[in-house]
Amino acid sequence: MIRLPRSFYDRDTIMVARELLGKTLVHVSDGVRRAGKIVETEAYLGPHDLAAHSSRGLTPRTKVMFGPPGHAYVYFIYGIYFCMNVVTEREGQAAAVLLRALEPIENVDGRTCGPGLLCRAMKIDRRLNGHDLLSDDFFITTPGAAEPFQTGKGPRIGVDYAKHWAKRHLRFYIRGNSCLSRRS
DNA sequence: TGCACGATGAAC
DNA sequence: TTCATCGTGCAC
Repeated sequence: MIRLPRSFYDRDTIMVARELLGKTLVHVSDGVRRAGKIVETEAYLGPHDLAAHSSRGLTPRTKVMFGPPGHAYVYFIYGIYFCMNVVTEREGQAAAVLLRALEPIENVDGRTCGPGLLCRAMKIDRRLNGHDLLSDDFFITTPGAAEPFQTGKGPRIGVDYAKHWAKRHLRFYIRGNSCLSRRS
């Protein structure tokens, strides 16, 4: 199975967010291989993007976002959930793509619609923060037989505090997919 | 050292 | 609309 190369992530974040749609996220843990099709993403463009965690600057929490592309930025939110991002662009550019929803493919138990549920079902937690996505146990790949689809876009979810950045269409999804966020 | 709140999800 | 639940970041 061919993993996406580093160069895929080392590009414009919006482009990466759009092209991650339809790709397959794979995580192997405890000898179990889990996989899901990415159907919804959000782009967080960097420190100037007021909705991005990196807009607070380089902190212990956001360190991974400032690092090299192709790594996972996993953070804990609301005392309950984890959310997973893919770090994009060259080192020093603190940008990332949030994975918001998957479609189950293999060994996924529980729902995968929403960033918190997605991580729970894929067994993704803080141990995977900073993990290289070109490793053997955690990576993204292009499916063999990909069905064609149309993409849609809209404002990001839950970032109303980000002033004009909240209005920008930086959320992308596979149009018509049953697994999309309620709010909008 | 303390405290307000969040890139959520589920219940009411 | 409210609440669970706790780490993070910033005020003091």
